[in-house]
Amino acid sequence: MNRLGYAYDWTREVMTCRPEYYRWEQWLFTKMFEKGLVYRKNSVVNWDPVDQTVLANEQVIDGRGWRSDALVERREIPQWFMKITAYADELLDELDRMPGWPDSVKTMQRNWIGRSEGVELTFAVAGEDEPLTVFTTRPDTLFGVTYMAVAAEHPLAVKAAAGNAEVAAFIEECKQTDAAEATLETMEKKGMALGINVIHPLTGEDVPLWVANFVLMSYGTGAVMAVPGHDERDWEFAKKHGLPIKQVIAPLDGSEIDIEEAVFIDKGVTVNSGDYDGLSYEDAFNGIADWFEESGRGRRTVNYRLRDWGVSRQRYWGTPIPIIYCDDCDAVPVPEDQLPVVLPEDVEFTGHGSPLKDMPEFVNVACPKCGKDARRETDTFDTFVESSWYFARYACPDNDKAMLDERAAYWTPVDQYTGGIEHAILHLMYARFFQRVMRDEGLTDVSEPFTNLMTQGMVLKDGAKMSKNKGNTVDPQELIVKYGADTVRLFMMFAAPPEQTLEWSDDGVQGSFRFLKRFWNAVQNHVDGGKVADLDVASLNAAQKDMRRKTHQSIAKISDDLGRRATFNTAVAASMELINSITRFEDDSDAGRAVVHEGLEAVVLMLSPMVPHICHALWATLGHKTALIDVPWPQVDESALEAEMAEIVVQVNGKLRGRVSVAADADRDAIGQQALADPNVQRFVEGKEVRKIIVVPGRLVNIVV
RNA sequence: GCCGGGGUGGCGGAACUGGUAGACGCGCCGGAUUCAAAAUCCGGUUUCCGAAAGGAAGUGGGGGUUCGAUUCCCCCCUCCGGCACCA
Repeated sequence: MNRLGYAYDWTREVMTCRPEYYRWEQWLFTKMFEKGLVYRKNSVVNWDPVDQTVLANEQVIDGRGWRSDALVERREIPQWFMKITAYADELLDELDRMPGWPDSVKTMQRNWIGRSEGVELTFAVAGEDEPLTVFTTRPDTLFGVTYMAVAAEHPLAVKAAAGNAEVAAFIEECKQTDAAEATLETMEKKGMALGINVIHPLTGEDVPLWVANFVLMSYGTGAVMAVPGHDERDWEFAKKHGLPIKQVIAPLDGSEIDIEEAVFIDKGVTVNSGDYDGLSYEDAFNGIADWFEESGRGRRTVNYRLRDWGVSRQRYWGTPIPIIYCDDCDAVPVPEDQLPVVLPEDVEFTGHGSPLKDMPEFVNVACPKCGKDARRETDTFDTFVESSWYFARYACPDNDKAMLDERAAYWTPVDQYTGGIEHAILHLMYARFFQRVMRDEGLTDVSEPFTNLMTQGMVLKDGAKMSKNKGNTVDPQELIVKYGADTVRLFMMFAAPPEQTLEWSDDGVQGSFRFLKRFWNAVQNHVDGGKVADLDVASLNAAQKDMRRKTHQSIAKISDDLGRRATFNTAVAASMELINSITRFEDDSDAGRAVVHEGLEAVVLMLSPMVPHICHALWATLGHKTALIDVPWPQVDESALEAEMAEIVVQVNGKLRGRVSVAADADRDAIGQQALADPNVQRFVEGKEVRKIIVVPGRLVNIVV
């Protein structure tokens, strides 16, 4: 990376696997514990029953373990969570004030947080003391509820299974799947009646309760009310299982619909809804919500799709979670003076679970509170924890007294953050969350970690993602030896805009090399011509003016491409065009050479961010004593952009039929008349009635006949 | 399934605010230079018709709005990223 000329400051290097680094996230975790920002609850993992280990979603292939080939089960185990949901509104609202982030990423994050306003409703369950609570954003469809469904892990389902072998078998079947959302959303929707009835709170009717594989314990309350007439998934499920479908919403335009033929999910006007008939969505929503609130059976509430961040991993490689379990004191955070909890490295791998569990010297520890024998947590942190704050630590990597110090106040937020689009949600959401946790701990005043975000594309080689896994990487060292660092840099900038995937091409690298040689020769040949006279703008001939216009148009375009658009590929293309124009411009006069000199200086300066080594040398070649890096960016001379004539395209009925050269200050009528006079245009206008002439000054004329 | 982003010559890509589709580069073809080759330079290169002038078609597919659509709207196909334990 040094040979490529990247100016990384290696004195700021951090290594997230070192205790000097991870002790601070252990410390922050204990602070979060004190504030109630972390908690432990049961949650689902992929369990490989043969290898006796927890698998990542990626390690589950078609529902089987990648090594054992065993059918994976969902299993619930206690895990630590960070309360990112406590910041849901802030994380959502701030997106509106982040102009430096791409809209696509902000949209993805908004959808991910998924704020929705709705109502929590309780339904009495026949024969049970505890009512069933569901969340809905469509209380206006309440009269259309024809069944309810709970998750396989829901207490009501578990209870029903105890007395019903079929239900028990179905619940077991539901667990035979991995925990990935994509799997749950695409698998066949299955369900079974539990033989339990729920009482509809408004009609008093019995509603059957089902258990269904698409209802998740971890979402909301683990129970849903089903309105098959007005919800796509409920409709399909009802059709499949012969459940009744009831229309309770009618289209606003008064048209008739057949709810048995097609689901109707739009908001409309209520029908078949008892006292709440004939109401708009808002009125029905409020009327029903009020009734529930007044009767104490429900409340308006805000629901988020965003779930708390599960940080426990049942793996050895990672930062130990700084918790000690004591029979008397429960979970106790490791006191600050006992941090860091260092991951032991003299371990034996058994192939079954984390080796930390088999290390009494690690596990057995005195309770920090009462001193009794206690046990250390053997789970480690999700590695996303490490990547959620490293950028701030760059400011003060050497501080062994604090997580961040006053240097972070100077350097953060990060001005420009670059990463792959695959990080659009998880990493970038966790980092935004962590930044706020650090802020609320008094470590920083900064809320948003990254002011400007660039999401770069992948590099492909032969159509496949370039990666060590696939063994299709390109060795930059080899290319640097063969062509020099500037050629490699130029190709990477030129091949595609940064946010797009880049197709590696050896021929393309060769082409960049050729261009740099032409660039070099153009400057050298010019300098070989001897001394250059001062540029006298007033005395230029037409061709010299044209050349000079090209220079200043290029300065305008390249400055904009680099500064505003960040399209480095088009900036390189424009530089190539300028060099091509200069090379073709053969004029050895004093004025001609002065114009060329100006153009070459501009392009040397403007290519320097991309090919710094060559440009540094060429700047000296052009006769400058000052180092290029200390020279200001070239400025556009607006007067150079003015042209006396403009080429205008002429269309007839929108089809290109000719071009005319018109005076730059010609009025619309004159331009139109000149367009009409063009011989080829005449061929298409002749004998037809001209209905309209559209003139776009400086661009085109369209004659409608 | 849901969310986000793509699909333009043989290839990478350009066209920024609805106004010349294919800039720039690669590749290929022809020429110059050379004993020859490499390198370099010059010219050509969307497809089809035509000697040319010029014409027709054309931006994943279908429809629409407009004088004019790669660009805006609707429907569809397809590829890529993400879907909370790959990071």
